[in-house]
Amino acid sequence: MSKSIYDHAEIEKKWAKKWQDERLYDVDLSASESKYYCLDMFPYPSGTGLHVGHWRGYVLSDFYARYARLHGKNVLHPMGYDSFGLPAERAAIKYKSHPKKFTDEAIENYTRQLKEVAASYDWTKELSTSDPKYYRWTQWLFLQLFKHDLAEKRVSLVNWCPNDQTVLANEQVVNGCCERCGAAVTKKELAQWFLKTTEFSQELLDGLNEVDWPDRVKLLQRDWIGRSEGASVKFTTEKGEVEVFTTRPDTLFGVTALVLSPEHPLVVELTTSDQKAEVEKYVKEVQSKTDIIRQQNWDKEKSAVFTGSYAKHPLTNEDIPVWIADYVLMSYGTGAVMSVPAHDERDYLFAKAYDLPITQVITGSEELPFVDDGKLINSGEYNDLDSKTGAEKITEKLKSIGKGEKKTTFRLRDWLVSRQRYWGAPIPIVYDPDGKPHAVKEEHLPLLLPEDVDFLPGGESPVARSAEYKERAEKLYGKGWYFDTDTLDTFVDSSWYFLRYLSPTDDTQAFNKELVSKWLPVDLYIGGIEHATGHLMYSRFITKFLAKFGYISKDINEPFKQLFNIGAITMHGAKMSKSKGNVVSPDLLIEHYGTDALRGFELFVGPMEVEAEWNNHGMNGIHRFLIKLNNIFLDSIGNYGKDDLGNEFSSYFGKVEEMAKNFRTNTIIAEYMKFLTILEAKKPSQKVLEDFLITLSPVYPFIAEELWEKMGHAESIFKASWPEVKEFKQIPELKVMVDQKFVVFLQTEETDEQKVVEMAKALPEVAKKLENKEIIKSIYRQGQLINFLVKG
RNA sequence: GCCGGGAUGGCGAAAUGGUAGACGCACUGGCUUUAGGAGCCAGCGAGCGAAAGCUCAUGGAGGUUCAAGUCCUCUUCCCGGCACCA
Repeated sequence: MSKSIYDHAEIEKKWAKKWQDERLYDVDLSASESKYYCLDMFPYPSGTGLHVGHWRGYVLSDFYARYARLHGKNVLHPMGYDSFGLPAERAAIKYKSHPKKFTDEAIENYTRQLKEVAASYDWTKELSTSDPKYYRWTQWLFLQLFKHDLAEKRVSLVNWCPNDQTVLANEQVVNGCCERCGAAVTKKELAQWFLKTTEFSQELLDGLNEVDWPDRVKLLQRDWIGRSEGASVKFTTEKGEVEVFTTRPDTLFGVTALVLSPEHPLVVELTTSDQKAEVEKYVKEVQSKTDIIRQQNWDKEKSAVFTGSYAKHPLTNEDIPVWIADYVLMSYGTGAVMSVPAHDERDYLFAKAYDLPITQVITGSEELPFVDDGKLINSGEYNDLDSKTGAEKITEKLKSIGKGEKKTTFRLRDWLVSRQRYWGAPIPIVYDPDGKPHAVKEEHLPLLLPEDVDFLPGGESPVARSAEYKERAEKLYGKGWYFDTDTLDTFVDSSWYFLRYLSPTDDTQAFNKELVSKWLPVDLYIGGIEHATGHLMYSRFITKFLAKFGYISKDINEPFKQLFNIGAITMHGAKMSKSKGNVVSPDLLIEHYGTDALRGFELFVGPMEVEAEWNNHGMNGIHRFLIKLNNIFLDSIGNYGKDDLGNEFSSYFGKVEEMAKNFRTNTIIAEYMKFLTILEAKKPSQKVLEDFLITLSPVYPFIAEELWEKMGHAESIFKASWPEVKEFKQIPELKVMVDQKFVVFLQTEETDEQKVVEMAKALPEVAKKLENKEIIKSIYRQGQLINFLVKG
């Protein structure tokens, strides 16, 4: 045996350099025949660097990039940095440095570590969102939204983190707390920029039907969009009409109160002088409550106050008392509801607490509130109709008298993008001396971040403290003009980066429409589940906006065709993070076992969509495999056998293809091992060894390339073609069972039941089992099994 | 509360309704005069047995089927999402 040591360090050093010198993975975007756009969710370049958890997704996407290349695809596999954001600003405060300096260092370090993954990235496409050459176009994008009236400044109650001193989007509030720092979120009234995502609610919902995404993500987005169908109903008061939205117009005759949100615009007018003091006190109280307190005891009791006014029921003309209560949200529907205590749990609790009448209008179960769909009662001419028909008829009636109509409401909110932070793209808006917002002129883009600032948080953007910024605005636009001092939510930066990868250095346009037509949608997008409702929703919104107004082809309905959510790697049961101190660095593992082994183990540690607990020892199994692989190939080279292993290879190959389709890389790794064990016992031909090597090269690029070269190839294995394997005709193997227990295999091409049964009975193992027994029944499944049921 | 998903050896896990535990880790024994988180060979779900083999076993209880980890009903526990959405 001419065994030679598997020296991973030497092999990997050699090929890393060669691949880089030959620019093996650079892609020609103009040649878009059978394109394949394989994208990682780009990382925030944190100062702490990469750990084995980050690797998992990068190795998986690289598997598919290489796999696609070997299948003859023209692959774009880019990488870049989502480099604006709070951590760099925090670090700058802590170390009295500048976020840019901090970010640049982190990017440099990140790039070095990413290169160790040996992913086949085309580094000529690299971008960073904090680079003025990039954020110039983020600002441009904002201005296009502004131009089409989809960006709007509004005064509204916003989520406010008292610790970070900034506004938070709904998605950044978790259980009433700041997602980032955990402080209890309060409400604050501020003038803020919103992007009108709600204009696209229906399109965002419909688009989910055409993407190949995990069901749970589609479900999350559907819930988030929250479409509900019902009717709007108008109640008349002395101070004007109050419109409500209901999903149950069939219960209209059960209304015993009208309840407004404390923030409803008509509250002040509807409040009678008798009730004024009480109402004002209540409104004040509600405003001071944090979301957590509001949520904590919603099922225990409902607080509410009577306004003193009444409204006319649109059908019965009865007087309905108007109340205000904080269980009615201003931000959903119309900010007012018709209270039907007999058929809604919250209305029921409210009516109980304040002793309001409860009128049952639908037959149903015995306990209040009745939520079943029964027949209408106490509803005048609509009695005896079933719930659904009743709803339709009542809605029609309302429409005919101008008191309502069919209506669909969405839960989705507009996207709040103003942040009172420094390290983000400045909002490219300039105000005239009257405070009216204007777009910053294109020739003034990028609107650069001012340098003369400190980063201490203080409830306003640090940018507001820049003297230079004030001077700049006046210099460019005239006396009294001033820039918006907030920066954009970093989700704006990441909502379009997949377009920029196609022309990252083009300083004449944000993206190249022609290339976008060729390369979008992204064929495979890989990243964590945490972006299910944030980034993925925003990117879809921006894509739909750009398509609608012709910035990109109208045929592009969705940015990401296929999505795969990679499960996190855990250590001691928790996701890896430096603050928890459970981070495993790849460095030592690479030193001991090599990059190939680490790549293999990342894909082997468990099903890719599920979280996996890290275990350094597991690397041993992969390492042994690579040593054995190396030995078997080195023994065979120059000494090839004649066995093509047609049967075995075809079976192996079929499984690998099937598993690759379904992201089952853990079982692919197992198939490699099993096939190697088969090879070990044979004298394999050069052909089967080469085919095998190609099939494992997406996981183990270094050793595959090295052995490929040793087999005499002058050109890289990544320029080879994926094997074409014809279905090997196998003689069917029937399982023969006696009394439900497996006995032996029967190989035969015979399909006639009687003949097969006779053959099976004649097998010595079977005959032994059947001795002295009576066959009651035999079950035959062609190509599968024979089962003899016996007695005695 | 509502909506999803899950529960298989000591561990990570495999199983188009058809031999449960593939593949790997750990462990045990042996080999290699072996710096090693290195390598090689063998064993390894539980119980009974010298062995052949038999019995039990996929959270729990029922059911459908010749046959159930897989399908159905109920149930327990765990994880994720939403959380007064009218």
